Parts: sequence; structure tokens; C-alpha cells
Amino acid sequence: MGIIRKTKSVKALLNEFEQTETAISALELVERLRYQMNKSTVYRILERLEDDGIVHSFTGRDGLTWYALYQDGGPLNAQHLNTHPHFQCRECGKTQCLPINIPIPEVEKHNVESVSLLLVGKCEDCVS
Amino acid sequence: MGIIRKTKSVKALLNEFEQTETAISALELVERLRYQMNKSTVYRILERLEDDGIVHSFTGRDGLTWYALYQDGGPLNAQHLNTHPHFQCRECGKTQCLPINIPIPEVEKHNVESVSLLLVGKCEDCVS
DNA sequence: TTTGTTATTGCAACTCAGTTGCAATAAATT
DNA sequence: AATTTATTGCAACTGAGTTGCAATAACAAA
Repeated sequence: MGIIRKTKSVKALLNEFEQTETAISALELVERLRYQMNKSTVYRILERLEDDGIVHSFTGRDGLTWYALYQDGGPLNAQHLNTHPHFQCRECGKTQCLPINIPIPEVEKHNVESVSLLLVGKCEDCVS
Repeated sequence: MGIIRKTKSVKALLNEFEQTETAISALELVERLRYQMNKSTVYRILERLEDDGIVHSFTGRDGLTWYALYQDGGPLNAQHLNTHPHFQCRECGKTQCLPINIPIPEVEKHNVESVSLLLVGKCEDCVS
């Protein structure tokens, strides 16, 4: 299905993504928007935005679900099963899509359809 | 710390891993061993086994935590940040470590320390 | 093999991200 | 403006995983 109506809540949520270049966890969005909408609404809008290919989600190292806008306005049409990784800083928690593709080789006897790739380490600001 | 005592529960749990070549989710272990030990015990033993480098864990596409024995008897000492991926079948749910390494290139301005790589698709048995 | 030390376990209650049913509300369409 | 139905708020729920504490059982020492 996906987004059909441009409600006040949808606009507020999209605005949060436009303020930042990093990914945002669902939990963080619930917190930031707590005076503007119910937490169910946050989760439901995220689901619709993802169905519509406006954002995508992935799981962080803490198990939380993170969301980010598609940079180039839509899902990658992965011709050769490339994948873009996500990076999460072990120190400050900053999480982002990396604008690179890491090619995944064919795996014998396995029909690979999608790839989740999370790199964990220290970001530029946290490297001592 | 890790495993210190070889209790009946530890042996029963290790036995489950020796029965299978695939990974097992914590939830599945709780279920299988429900008449032999409490679920807290399952989680606590898994934690100790992981601390001791006997098993390793990763997150499946459903958000569950999966565990598998280290094939070669210990954690990989990843010299060049290679990583071994995990594969989960979208159809039957079978989940396993793939015995291959996928090299991850250096990422500018990011100090990558560890990598989680999950491939999702159809396993040999489920490819129609 | 008995005793002492303390790691391990069972239990029951808890945590907390995320979900759900349903009635009320508000976009979009006519 | 009236109508349709997607969307929202609310409150209760779900379910994997965690925790505090008292009881139990490995293991070491004697």
C-alpha cells in the first residue's frame, strides 16, 4: 500500500529526516516527536514510507531498527547484487548509510536475494 | 568470564549444537530444552559460551539472535578484516554460517572494527 | 568423602521495542 | 458541503530477552 495521504504527522516525520544526514532509530523518532504524535503513528508511518521506497530500514548492533532516506530518491536496483553497507559508531552511536557498494560474490547452492551489511567501529569524530 | 563448570545444562546445550550443522536461534534452544532447563539458563549459558569463544552470535532477519559453533574451534583472527557471512533462508528459515570470507574494503574516515553480514535468500532445498 | 566455597540454576517478576483492536478523526474525492 | 475511508490516539498487549535472589550443585581442598 504505502503512503496515500500527506498528513501533518507524515510531514513532521519526513522533516526529521531532512534535518539530518545520518540514519535515525525508530525509538529516537518516537522520542523526538512525542509531543506531536503517538508512538504507534510513528511506527505506522515508517512502515508506509518503507513500503513506498522512500526510506529503508536496517537493524543496528543494539537490535534497534534504524531508518534512513534513500539518497538517490529510490531503492537501488541492484543489478549484480551490490549492497550499500551501514556504519554504526561504537562510541557515539551515530549511524549512517555509506555511499559505497560492496560486491557480494555468488554463493554456491545459495540463491541470495538481499544482503544486510553493518560495519561497526569508530566514526571520524570518535577516533582518538 | 565464561564457562567454568561443565554442568549438566552446559553439556545438554552443547549437545544440541553437535547435532546440527546450522545455526540455532536462542528461542529454538529455549523450546528444545524446555524440559531440561529454565530459559534464563539457556540465555546465560549462551552468553558464557560466547565469552569463551566457543560459539558466536548474530541477528537474523526476524530480529532473533542466532548462535553457531565456531567451525575451526575459535574466533577468526581477522587479519584484513575479512568476515564470514551468515545465510538465512527466506522460506524454511534455515540459518547457517557460510564458510567463506568476504573482504571488506577500507572505508574512508571510518575505523571499521567488526562486520555483520547477513545474506537472505533461498537455500538449496527451497529453490523451486 | 566430607566440607567449604562460589559458580550456576530456577523462579517469577520485570523490561522495553514494537504491535494491535477499535472508536474517533481528518485527508481526499465528488 | 457531504461522503468515503485512510489515518490516528489510546490503552492494552506481545514476546524475546533480562534480573534479583534464594536454593543448589560443581569443583577444590583437606
